[in-house]
Amino acid sequence: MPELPEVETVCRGLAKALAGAQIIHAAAHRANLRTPIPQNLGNTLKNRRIVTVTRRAKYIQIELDDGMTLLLHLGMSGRMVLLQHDLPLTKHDHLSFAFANGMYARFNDPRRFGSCDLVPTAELASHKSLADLGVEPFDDALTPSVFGSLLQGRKTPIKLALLDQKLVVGVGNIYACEALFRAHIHPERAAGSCTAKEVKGLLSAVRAVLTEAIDAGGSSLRDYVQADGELGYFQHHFAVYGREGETCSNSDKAKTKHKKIERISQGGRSTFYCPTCQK
DNA sequence: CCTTGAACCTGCGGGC
DNA sequence: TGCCCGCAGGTTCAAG
Repeated sequence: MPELPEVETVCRGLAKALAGAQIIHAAAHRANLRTPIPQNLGNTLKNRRIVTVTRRAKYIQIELDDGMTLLLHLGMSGRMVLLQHDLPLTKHDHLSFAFANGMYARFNDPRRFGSCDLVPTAELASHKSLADLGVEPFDDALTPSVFGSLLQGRKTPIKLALLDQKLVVGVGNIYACEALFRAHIHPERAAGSCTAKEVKGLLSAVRAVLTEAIDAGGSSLRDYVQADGELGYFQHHFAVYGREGETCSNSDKAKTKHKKIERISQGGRSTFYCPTCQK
């Protein structure tokens, strides 16, 4: 499920609730997620304090006070749940934590596409999962010119280029669709065919849709524990995603007849777009 | 090197 | 009601 905005919101919620907190109990309740869960997880985490909680791409990095970092990925269906009471484990709770400040946390992931690893903090950047990641979308180094050079010469569809975490990280299927809609770019266009003006507009659109989603999540984080304890999931309005057959929101002000939003498959994933707006 | 497709796994909703 | 199908917000690996 989660793309960059959801992961960012989870990180902020965890940081707010758990920065400085001491882990008094941690346990894994199965041997594997997408990758094996470290066998010594419970013993390694016991009595450690959380120093920082940060995000890299769609990964959550929980830095501990002994030079180790707990690296989590939520996959498609992963959630972090914060509790103020030690409730019984529920189905698909794979990791559980108890903290000295009275909080409890659960990593819940029905499909188990998520992952969990313990990494020396000094070696984080070279970890297998992080080493080949591209640039953060909000990194100042990612200028329109740099973005253009990443896309240049690629004949892969621009939608798939946006999903490629080796180029720019954090964008997933929803926000790729939304950004292309906003930039008026057809998802099947060859990545390298975008003009400098289109590249600039697309970068702005990517940043805008991510920012708005983060803000929507942040606004639900007034308290770090929501009613259901879930972090990072919030209602958000999508212009095209999941709206196959609906009338595009731009059709009101359009002079000519507007086609309906279409769904196609690219790289095995659904793409939603407006054939009238996106060229 | 690049691109494509399948694989990993569970749950849900729609059609019959 | 039950069954079967397709679909789901991610990543990785093999094959062309």
